[in-house]
This record gives sequence, structure tokens and C-alpha cells, in this order.
Amino acid sequence: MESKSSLFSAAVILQYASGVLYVTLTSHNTPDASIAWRLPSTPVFPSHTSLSSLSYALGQTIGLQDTDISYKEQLYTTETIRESQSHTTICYLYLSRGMKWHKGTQQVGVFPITKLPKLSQEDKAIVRYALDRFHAKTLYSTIVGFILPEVFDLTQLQQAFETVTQQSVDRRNFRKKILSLGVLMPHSPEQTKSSPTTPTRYRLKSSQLTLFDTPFRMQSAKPEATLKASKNQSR
Amino acid sequence: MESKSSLFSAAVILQYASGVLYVTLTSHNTPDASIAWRLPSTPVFPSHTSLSSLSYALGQTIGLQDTDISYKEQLYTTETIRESQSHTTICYLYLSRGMKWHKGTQQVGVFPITKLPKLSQEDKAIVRYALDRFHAKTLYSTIVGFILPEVFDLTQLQQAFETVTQQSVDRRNFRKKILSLGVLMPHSPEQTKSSPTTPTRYRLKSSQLTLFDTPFRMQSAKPEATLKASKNQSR
DNA sequence: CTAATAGTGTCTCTTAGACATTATCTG
DNA sequence: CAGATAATGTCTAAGAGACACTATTAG
Repeated sequence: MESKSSLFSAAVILQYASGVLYVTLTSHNTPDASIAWRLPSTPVFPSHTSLSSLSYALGQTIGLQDTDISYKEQLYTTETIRESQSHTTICYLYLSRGMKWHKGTQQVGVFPITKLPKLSQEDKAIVRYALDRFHAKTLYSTIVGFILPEVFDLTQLQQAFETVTQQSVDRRNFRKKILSLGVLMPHSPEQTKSSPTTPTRYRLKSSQLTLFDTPFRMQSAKPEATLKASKNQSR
Repeated sequence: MESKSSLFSAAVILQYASGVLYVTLTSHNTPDASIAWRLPSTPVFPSHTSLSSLSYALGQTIGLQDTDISYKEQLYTTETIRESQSHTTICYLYLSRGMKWHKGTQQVGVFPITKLPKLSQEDKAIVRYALDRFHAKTLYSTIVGFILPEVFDLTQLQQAFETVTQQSVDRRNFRKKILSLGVLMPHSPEQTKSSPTTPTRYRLKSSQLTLFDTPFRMQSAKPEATLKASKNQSR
């Protein structure tokens, strides 16, 4: 038995700068001349994978190179049925270091996640899920290091951490903890000693995502009540 | 632009009894008359979702009712390209309480996960992923309660816990911990007091998956080195 | 000289984890 | 009466989290 359906892939592309997380959206002219924003997405080309289609499409539509991306992860797959035609979308999380691009063309917008334009319910859900996942993963992996420049200081790291987890932590405790995890290496170019106002700079030891042996433990934002077991509930 | 591809869904159906986890597989006659086992899967019917197609197919092929299933969760979506035709499979984890069925017909087999027959690389990877996820989630949620009968005692719960996490824990500490989480309620039918040899029986307070505020913390089986960031790596 | 910022150590409390005995029921 | 099994508490060690000051540089 054969089954054909239309398959798409979509990406939640996150960037970060100065305490703000940004998502990239693409605009789309609606019949009534208003502007509608969407998550960047593309049909999956025949005999290509969703990821390769997505990479290609992102290059075309928003000029995003694969080298701009520091981390990718599959989120989940959603299905909707419209006019007895099923639409399947495989969703991905993309991270980019710093503000690699921010061209506010008419087609492409980079929005702070606190100031998103109107989105479809589904896109909203995907973004929310991506942020929740990112938040959760920040507590037990080096993932937050992938939205920072390659080299950063502990203050920057902490600020990114606080932005993603939405809670502030004590500086000394944070430093103690993160250093005890052994996932950072000091990056000392010609800088011999650390002095006040000249922070010590670090980089991730591994270019791959690393999981912590002892995660951060903080109350990780209520898991929005209970979900129906028959719905997509990943995590 | 329209894209058509063949879409499938597959399920890793887990059951548990007496310290053993079981997976259900379906057999499939190969050209050379040998028997090949696979994860139960189905094409996704047009204008149906992958889940409803899967439910239907599982009812047909292995006589599995939806009421036999205590928990469902989407795992991830894999894509393979064979003969420039792409195959997309949305994978799910299904849990069932106790040994709801174990008909070892020629078409259907229920195998202890330690004694799986030969499987394709892909199916093996899916099963491994499902087990890893189940393991991880056991440490921070009530998920393990969904492979047990509705009512169970703490010894059973601990045994299931140890089976899934593959390590043994001290009985007193386990009881203290699990009771402190407040996710169990005693189930006292006419049994007034607990006595030795008559264990106190419990059930989950919520019929939905509940996350722990303070997870179990044990070394959770090495995350099999580092994965390529461009590959599907969920959670 | 003032303001801003990086760096650092101690103490307390909670949680994790090791560990042995008693009471009851069954055969 | 012997064997099996459920229940229970204490102590120690590690980690989380609260908390204040000093040194330097920039303006």
C-alpha cells in the first residue's frame, strides 16, 4: 500500500544578543494586503531529506548559510488536515551564534521573542515548544554556549543563561557551578592575568553538545498543566 | 510548490512483567523464506493522521485496542532515501500495563528487550532510542507507573524502576524518595492496616504523566559519546 | 575621586546515599 | 519453628543557595 502526503519542514532559528532572544520569521503577503509572518518552512523536495531541503530553502529565502548555524535539533512532527489533505511538518530548532544576520527586509524579520508579531496557533505552539526545550536543555547541557560567540566571559554566559531560563542566579554560585562542570576552557590569547574590568574569557571545551553530570536544578517553569496523552508530547 | 512523499508511522510498544521489558514486533516473510521481524508500522492513510493510522493498523495486525495503551509519545521522525524515493517514518512510543497480550502468533511476537531477533539497523536505533528516552524519563516523571498495573506495591514499582534504569537502588531510600514526591496515593480496598507480607498498595495520583520537582539523580547511562549535530538528535 | 565591574570564600540547609533490625504471615 | 518479606530511622557527605567585600580600571 502506498501513501502520499505533503511533507514540509520548518525551523525555529534562535539568535541572542545582550539579554534578548530573537526568532527569525518570514513574511508572506496575504490576500487582504496585510502582512502575515510565519516560521521559515519549505516543502521537502522529492528524494531529499527534510533537513537538506530546509538548508537549501533557508539559503534561498533568508540568505542563511549552514556555517551560520552552530546547532540543530529535531523538535517534533506535526500534522494538520485541511480539506481532507494532510500536511505534515517536521520542525527543527536551529541556533546561531550572536546576531549573525538581522536584515529586516520586507521578507525576513528578526523578532525578540517577547515581541512576536501575530502568528498562527500552530507556529506559536512550535516556538513555545522550542523555547521550552531550549530552556530545559540549558539546565543539563552546554547548549546555551551555542548562541554565544565562540569566546565569551562568564558574565555573558550567565546573562544568556538567565535569559533562557528566565530566572536570575547568584553570580558566585553560578561561577562555582559552571566551572565545576569542567566544560569550559579558558581562552587566553596574550592576556596573561585576569584583572577587574578585564574579564577572563572562556570557550566550550567541546564543539559538540555536552551533557552535565550534575545538572543545574531550579524550578523549571511549570509544564503547563497536563497534556493529553494522545497529543504530541515530546520532551 | 507541492511535495509528495511516502509517509509511515511506527510504534515501539513496551510491556513489562516481573523484571522484564518486552517489545512487540511483527513478522514478515522475506523472499528467501526466512522470517524477518520489524517494528509494527503502517503507511499513513490520506486525510488521516499518523496516530490514527497507527491505531487502526495496530488493531488490525496485532489486535491491539487503544484501551490497552496507557501512554503514547512521539519519539522522532526518520527519513531514508531508497532509489531516490524518500521514506519518512514518524516513530512513537507506546506503553501498555502489564502483559495485556502476548500472543506469539506467527505474525506477532513479544520479545524481551534483551533477546531481540535480528532487526534492521534503523529499527534497532529506534528501539534503542525509545529505551533511552524511557530510561531518562523514569528519573523525572511517573512514566514507569504506566507499564505497571493500575494498582501496585512499592516493591513492584522499585523493580520496574530498576529494570528500566538498569541499576539497583536501596529499598529504604527509594521508598523515602518516591513517597516524598507525592505522586502516589494509597489504594486501600478493605485492607485496614499494612502488615508484613501484606504490602501497602498504591496507585498514581494522576492518570496523566506527572513530572517530579526533584528528579532522581543517578548517572544516567552515558549518552553514547557525541552525536553529529546535523543528525537527528532529540533530547 | 567616583563609578562600574570582576573576582573571590564561608556558612547553612537540604538532599543523596549508606546501612540493620523487627514484626508478621506462611508453610 | 523456620523462612520469607514489608516496614522503618539515623547518620554522613555532597551540593545548593544565601551572602559582602576588595581591587582595578575608566571617566
